[in-house]
Amino acid sequence: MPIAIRPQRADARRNRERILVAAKKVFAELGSDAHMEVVARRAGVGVGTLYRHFPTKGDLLGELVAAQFAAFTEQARLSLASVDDPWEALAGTLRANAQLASENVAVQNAITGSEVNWERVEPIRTELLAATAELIARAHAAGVVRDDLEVSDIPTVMCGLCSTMGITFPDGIVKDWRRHLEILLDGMRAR
Amino acid sequence: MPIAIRPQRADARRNRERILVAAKKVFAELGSDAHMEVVARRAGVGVGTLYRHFPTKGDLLGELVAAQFAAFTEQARLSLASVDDPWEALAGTLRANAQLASENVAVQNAITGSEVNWERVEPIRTELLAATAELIARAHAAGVVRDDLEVSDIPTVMCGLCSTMGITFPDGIVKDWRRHLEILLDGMRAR
Amino acid sequence: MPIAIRPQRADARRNRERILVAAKKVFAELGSDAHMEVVARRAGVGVGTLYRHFPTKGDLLGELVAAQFAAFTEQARLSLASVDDPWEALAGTLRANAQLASENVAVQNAITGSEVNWERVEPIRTELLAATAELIARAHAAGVVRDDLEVSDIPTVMCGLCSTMGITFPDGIVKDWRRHLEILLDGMRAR
Amino acid sequence: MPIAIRPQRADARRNRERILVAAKKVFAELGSDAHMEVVARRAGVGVGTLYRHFPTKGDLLGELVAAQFAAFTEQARLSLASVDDPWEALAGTLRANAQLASENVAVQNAITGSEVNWERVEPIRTELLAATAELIARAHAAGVVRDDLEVSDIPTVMCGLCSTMGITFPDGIVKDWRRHLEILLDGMRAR
DNA sequence: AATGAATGAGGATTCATTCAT
DNA sequence: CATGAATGAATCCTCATTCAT
Repeated sequence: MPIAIRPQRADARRNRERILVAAKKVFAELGSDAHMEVVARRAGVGVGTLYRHFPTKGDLLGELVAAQFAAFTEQARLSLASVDDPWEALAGTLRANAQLASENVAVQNAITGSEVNWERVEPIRTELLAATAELIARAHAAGVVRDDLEVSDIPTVMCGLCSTMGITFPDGIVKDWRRHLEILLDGMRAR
Repeated sequence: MPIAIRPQRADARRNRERILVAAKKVFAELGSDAHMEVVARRAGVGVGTLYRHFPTKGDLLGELVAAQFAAFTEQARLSLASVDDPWEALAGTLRANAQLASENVAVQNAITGSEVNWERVEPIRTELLAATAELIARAHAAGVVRDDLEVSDIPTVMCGLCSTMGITFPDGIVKDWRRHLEILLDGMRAR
Repeated sequence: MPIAIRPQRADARRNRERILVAAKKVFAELGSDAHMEVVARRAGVGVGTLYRHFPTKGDLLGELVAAQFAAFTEQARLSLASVDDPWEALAGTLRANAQLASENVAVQNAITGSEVNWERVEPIRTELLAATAELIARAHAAGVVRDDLEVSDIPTVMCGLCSTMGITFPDGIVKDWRRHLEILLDGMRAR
Repeated sequence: MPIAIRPQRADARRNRERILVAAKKVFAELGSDAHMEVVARRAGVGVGTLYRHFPTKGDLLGELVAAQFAAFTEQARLSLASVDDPWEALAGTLRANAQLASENVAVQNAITGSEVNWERVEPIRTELLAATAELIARAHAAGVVRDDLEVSDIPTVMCGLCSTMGITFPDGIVKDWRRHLEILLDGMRAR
């Protein structure tokens, strides 16, 4: 009787949401090596519940990364659909996504770490790559980007960009990722 | 005859060297969360010996980072001394240092981690910054780099570059840091 | 129905009790430098459980000491409430508490060691001192103790007494703490 | 050729002396769990040298305890030889020895610990007991001590006294061992 | 389904003691 | 003989994950 199951499902789904929100915050504050127990407490649930939804820390991290990638994808599609200028579509996407990433640095850093369970991320990553490929294809067609630019360069440079967002060097200077991105964009543009 | 002053130290110094070499390899293979015991075993010494030379894992990591920074600095100075063209001096330094970094990815990754004891690194980092500042100053004077380029941009973009060197995305594609660097260089250059 | 509030806690509380009992025994047998792992094994729990209940070895030791002090306090209050003769109230308390201590020598020894976390002990120690102060005050009022006797002398001499309980000199002679105590009592009494 | 051996012996004996002096200080400052390396450094020798003289930490501790016991014995014999009044001979010895002990608390505390190698101490301890027995015998003969006082009570009460010398209770009050001793003496005296 | 207590395999570090120089 | 570098068993504690309630 699927109908009877639903009411419980609602509760469970709410918990899942709360966990995800809490995890985002906790990992943002403490890095991806924050304890699962802290995440659970912040979400207002027991560890057991957390583990029911995400059997592994890697799974939780993967979910967070997947959500991030989904947002990136959405942004890319939005640009594809609404921005005519091929360069602006590409640059605009990267600027917007960098902004998204900067609001969620820990997740980005987790990507570098080896804890993430990529299985869950894979499908959405494929979609993101597809959308990116389209952006790049249009840009190449219009001749607005350097000839040797490849689709795979985008995740690479964005990954590099994001990885510096969370760093505070000993001198306490917070690095300005916006200029870093502008340098990258200028470097990708056709001369 | 200063050599006569430290006769027994020869052995100790050799061990120190062996530990450093082993640590470089081990961290390269297993990441900066490799066990100290593994490092010791690889160096052919007991943990106690390792701890005699580096009282803390952070100290060992710091030493490795410091060595890397020293190599960077040396390269920068070499360029300053031997390369007249301001752009080539800068670009050449970054290319050479990226190459160095790529040969020792783990150390770069450790930098992002919070385990490194920066105390030991600080002085050499200051020197590196000074040499970099000189390179940037010359480039600005010659008008070969973008107007808004700052000294602190160099560690930032290089850090971003290096952070992608160790990543293997699920698709197994190894990212080409050389193109990544060329993009950055083009982005830094004056239009 | 407050009992209904903590249904699962029963198990945890039982474990806590078992740990405390085991710790008492283990420290009695091996001294306060016995391993935490041994305590855990003896209690029939994992180390993790032990650490959940007592985050630090010092905390566990502190708990044991606090329990002992609580028993001392109870005894002192009992004497205050039920024994009219000021000297008998004091002497009786010390005899009873020495007996308690002799049954739990290891805890006494731990007091001398520097491992104990006193935070937890402090409040109960204050209560014990208060009760002792009352015993001393009554004794002074009745003129049954030496004029220069101070409240702080009691913990001092009792501490000295207890510290000899655990000693077995090489000749294997177990010292008779009862005579030791009688000597102390005679020494405290007014001539 | 024993003569040739001597000069080296002198050096060795000097080292031995320096180690003993250093150990006394170090253990007094840091307790009997101070590191052997610290003792060696303080003595101005290498650990190897230290271990040549005292194959074990317990041996070093034992030597220190033996020296202390020797001093106690000397004092007791001095009193036996020069003080006619049986009570004063006993009490004076205990006062003088308590003073000696208070100047070297750590050694006293070590006695309680299980680290001391008693082998070396045994002979001198026997002598101390003999001298003490003589003091007690005279006192009993003169009827100046309680009837039930035994020789073995002396080490016991002195041990208890000494064990409180090093304690600083959380309230920071340093206990006055002199009153503690007077209480003990009054308690031992015949009424 | 939720809870949080229990688990235990590590992991960094210490320190008495040995041994090559 | 002196030295101090090397050793490694021992120790406290952590934290992802499981499981009884």
